[in-house]
This record gives sequence, C-alpha cells and structure tokens, in this order.
Amino acid sequence: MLDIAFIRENPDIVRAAIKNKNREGIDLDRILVLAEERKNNANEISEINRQRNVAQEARDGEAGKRLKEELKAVEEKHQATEKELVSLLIKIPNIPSADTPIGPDESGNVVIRQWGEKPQFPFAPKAHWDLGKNLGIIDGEKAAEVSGARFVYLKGDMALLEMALMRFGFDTLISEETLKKIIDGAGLTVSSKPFTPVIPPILMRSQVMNRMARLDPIDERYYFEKDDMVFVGSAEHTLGPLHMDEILKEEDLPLRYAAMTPAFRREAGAAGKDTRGILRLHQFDKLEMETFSKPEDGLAEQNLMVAIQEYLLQQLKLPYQVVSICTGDMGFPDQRQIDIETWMPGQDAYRETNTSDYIGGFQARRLNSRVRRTDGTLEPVHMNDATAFSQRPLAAILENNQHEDGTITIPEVLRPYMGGREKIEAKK
RNA sequence: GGAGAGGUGGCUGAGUGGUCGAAGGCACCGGUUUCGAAAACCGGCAUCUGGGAAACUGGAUCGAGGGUUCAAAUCCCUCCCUCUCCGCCA
Repeated sequence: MLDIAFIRENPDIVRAAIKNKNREGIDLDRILVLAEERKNNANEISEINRQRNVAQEARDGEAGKRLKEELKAVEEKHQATEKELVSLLIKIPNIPSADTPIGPDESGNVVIRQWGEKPQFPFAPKAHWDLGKNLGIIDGEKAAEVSGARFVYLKGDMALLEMALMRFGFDTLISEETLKKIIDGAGLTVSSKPFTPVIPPILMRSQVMNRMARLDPIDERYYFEKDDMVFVGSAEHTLGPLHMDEILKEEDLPLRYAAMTPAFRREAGAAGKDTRGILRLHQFDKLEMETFSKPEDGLAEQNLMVAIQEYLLQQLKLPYQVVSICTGDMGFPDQRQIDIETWMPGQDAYRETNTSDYIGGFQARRLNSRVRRTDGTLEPVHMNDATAFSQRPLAAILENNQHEDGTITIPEVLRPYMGGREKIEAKK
C-alpha cells in the first residue's frame, strides 16, 4: 500500500505507475476525494467525542444520548469511507524505481550483464528431465500417479544434491567473512551483517498474506477454507511478517533472515507450460533471503541480494544473465525487480532461477513494521526479498555438467557436502 | 479435541462502572550526594493522531471487533492468542 500523502502530492507519478504496470482502471480522483472525506469525518468524530466527554463530566444524560446518536451516524459514514478507501488503495501497485525499464510485458525486460562461458558439447545435450529420468533420480511418472501433474520425486543423488546446494547456500549467507568478500567484489558499501537462519511456518493466515500484498491472485494460492489459511508460495510470505506491528530500532538494521521451505503454487494459468522436469512444480523447495533496512539503504540492499545470487551461481560455475524486469512484467509490490536467468543447454535457453524484489515500504505500511529514526520519527521499514537457491539450479547443474554417457559432474563447491564424490552416475 | 485460567505501558504487576492513560516495582533519563562509582534520596518517563511556529491543546488507545450505559480496562456477546491439566501425537 502506498502512503496516501504521497499519492496526494504525486498523482502523476502514481498514474504513470498504474499505467506502466498494466493496472489501469483505478480511480485515483475517487481515492483523493475519499481521503479528504476520511479526514473530515475523523475531525468530526473527534469534536463529538470532546462534547461527549463534557457531558459525561456534567452527568448530563440528555446531551449524552443525543451526542451518542450523532456519533453513531458519523462513525458509520467514516467506516464506509475507510473501507472503500482501503479497498481502492490496495489496488494501486508500488512505484517502479527510476532505473526500471518501461515495457508492456516480458519483451521489455533488459539484460544488464552476462557471466560465464556456455559449455560446448560434442553431442546433443539433453534436458534435465531426460538426464534425471535416465539416472533414476527424477521420477515424475510415479509422482503424477500419487499427487498429479507438476509434482516430482527427487531420489538418490538428486535428493542429496539438493541438500548440498541448500547447505552451501546457508553456509554462504551465515558467514560474515564470505559476505564481506561478496560486498568487496561487487564494490558495494553495505553492512556485512550475516543472515539469521530461520525455520518458518509454511501455513499462514490469509489475512496476513494479504497484508504482504501477496494474497492476490488467490487462484495462485492453496487455500484451506476451513481454517482460513494459505500455504506459502515462498518463505518470503512468513519471513516478511516477522516484524509486523513492531517498532524496530534503527541501530538494529539491517535485519537479515534466510529460510528454506517448500513453496506451493497452483500455477493457475500456466497450463501446458513447462510440464516436463522440475522447472514449474506445485511444490518446490527454496532458500529465500528477506531483509529489513533503513529506507535510504533499501536499494543498496537489493544490490547485495543480486551480488549474493551471482556469487552463488559463479561458485557453481553456471553461466547466467542478469535481467532488469520491466514495469509490465514486475511484481505488484515491487519497486525494482532483478531476475537472474541461468543457462540450460539441454533447452538451449536461459531460464529464470533467481529473482529479487525491492519492495520499499510498500508491505511494511500494511504490516505496520516501522523503524524509529534517530530524530524520533517513525517510517515504514524497507524490505527486500530474494531467492538464494530454488530447485531450478539443480536442473541447470544437470544440464551444464552432463556427459555423453549420461553422468553428471558434481560442482566442486558441492562435493564436500556429497561425501567428496565427483560424479552422479546411474545405479548399477 | 475436553476442562480451567488469563491477555493492562519497554518489562513486571495492581486495578470489577465515573475522581483511571491507568498504583507499586524494575529498567531508562536528569539531579543531589561522592575524588569517582555504587547505594540512598529528589524529579522525569506510554503510544498514535488532529490543530499550533512553539508553549500548549483536542481526540483515540488496557488482545481484536461488536453491544449495554449519560459514562467501560472493569458488565455482556463473538473472535484471536497465551498458559495449565487431560487426551492425541513426531
């Protein structure tokens, strides 16, 4: 949710954001009228209450009764205004950052840099679903019988590889030394405070998800009506509300958290897309980063998130490109979205493996997560969320490190987590 | 799931219809004392919000929402949460 004062002062910026993010049809003038009405009603209520307090003091039952009726009428009006205002307000998307490309859809995204050499194969490289099936480490068929489409069993070395990947990610995020190295390497000036590892809930109240501006579209969520709860679509959804209704101390910022959880997505509207392999599942594991920072540090914080993502992929020696997501393709609460696409030779394409969302104070405003500044004022804390690793890099490892005989070379950095082994081979 | 007890300021804890935004204690801030510190003593100290340059001042807030009443932290209803015991369970 945007700050109403900001909307009042910058209607043109807000209008542009609505248009560029393809959210037309929002009546901004109505919002401004309602905001004015709300303020007037609040003042009126305040005045009636003052008179009521006087009447109480005087034990004046007659005046008290009359004022109570008056109050009731104004309060009803006030609540109706408030309700309509908030319902309109939460439809306004966050304002894209100045460096976000303007574009209608993913065709407007801009590749900002590429890293790594695409591997050359003296044979036709296979896609990970074929590699995984042949090695007996990805089983989509049995999963389909048991759970339906878009589920898989990861077995044997694939299961171990995932644990290795996630553990490597965690170890990177909780090491101040490594973070320092990453920060220096990227030429950033941000805190090197390490991430706190968290095991968060993956079921949450729908209301809180709504305060994260992530409930809509509800079709994308697994919703348990009886309990009014939803499955998280990402650990972001329960890490973000970790400080709701709190006032944070400026000196405690940044706060950084990392959590690996299953993520659940209904993939409504993605029918027929990526039906093979592990790129688009209803349930997948993801190691997520979530940070809370001072408003002025929020953008630099996102740059750190991206630097970490790049470091992780570089350590795996996976070629990738960094993409600045344009206005028409970016998330509703995002101020700036940077994706990383990793090269998948079996599909002859870069595929999205990481995303990082700079949210600014957009979620914090509804979550009521604020920071007390040294001058005593309160501001919404700025939030960033970003993928460290999902399961998608596993697909990239399989495809990039494959051999003609179908075996896979395990990335060096993951070997210590896999008993020092160098290769994944078919079980004899 | 069953039974019971609770949710009050940064913490603790009193408060069962008006004099309560809320005693006392702890913590914190300032002062006296001291060479300095501790202790003791004195004073201050919730949050949000409208108006105002400020001094100051109006309003709201005792888990959330609704109700009774001229008046609610206090009475009634609904919901949420926490704790204890039992049941069940990893």
